[in-house]
Amino acid sequence: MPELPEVEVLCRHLAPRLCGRVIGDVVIVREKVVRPTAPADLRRALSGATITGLDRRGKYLLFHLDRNGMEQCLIGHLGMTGRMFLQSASEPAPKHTAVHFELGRERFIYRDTRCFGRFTLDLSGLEKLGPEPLSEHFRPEAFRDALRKSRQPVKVKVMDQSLVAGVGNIYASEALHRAGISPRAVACRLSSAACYRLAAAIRSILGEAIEKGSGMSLDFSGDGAGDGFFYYGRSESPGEEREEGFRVYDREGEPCRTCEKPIRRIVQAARSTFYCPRCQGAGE
DNA sequence: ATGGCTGTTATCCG
DNA sequence: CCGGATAACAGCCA
Repeated sequence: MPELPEVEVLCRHLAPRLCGRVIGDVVIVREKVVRPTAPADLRRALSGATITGLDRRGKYLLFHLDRNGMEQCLIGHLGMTGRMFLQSASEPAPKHTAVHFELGRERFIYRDTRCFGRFTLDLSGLEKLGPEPLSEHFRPEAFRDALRKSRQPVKVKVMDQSLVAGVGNIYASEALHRAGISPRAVACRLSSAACYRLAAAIRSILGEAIEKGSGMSLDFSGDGAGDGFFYYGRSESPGEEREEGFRVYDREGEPCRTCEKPIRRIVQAARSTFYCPRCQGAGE
């Protein structure tokens, strides 16, 4: 569930369940997710610590800890297939659990089938992050100036975490569609107006996704393809209206919801991009 | 069933 | 510095 909205919804879900609780035994199953922190160090830092708060920054989850007055921060990143959730301590940890720890009669699970994620005391990942798109720190003028410096396709720049934090492959396509900008447009050649439209579209797309995700009952432990897209996930009330879903992402060949033209798929920086050839400009 | 795809990012090249 | 390619990995799908 990796992009900003998913992490935000997860953060809101976990915060009231974790805050104030004391961490018991810590088990690190997949050591590579703890890199570059030594697993023994992580265990030592967590065991007996109180979780005092939870935060999100970009796609990172921040766990604020207090151990005998010593404050520390643990960060988690879900990579592509990470999941974090609570279960009963009497159940065995599920397959692909990377790290788990006890919280009284519950157990916190971080599961990650591909182990692209991280669970670490190393905060260096945060330093490279650009502004939070939903905060005042995200300034359209600065965003435009950053785009002007690059000759890469704008889609690739929107996913650049140092430019704006938290936008991944799905919402990059969605935001460009909303802004009416071709994903192949060269970043430095966009007009100021286009950059501002894009900044606004990023904000609104992410904000709406959070809203949508917060309103659903979710299965945070869910597995399998498509489950990470929580707003699509199962767990909708039975029967009734189907969610509208994405405007372009994963809709190759299907009609654009605005103009009916078939959505196209291209590959940029080795990732799929989806766009409408009519709504998003004839070409570059 | 075999090969191509997948939500991320660090790193290595030219 | 910039930008492209690849690797890390397991599972799903056609």
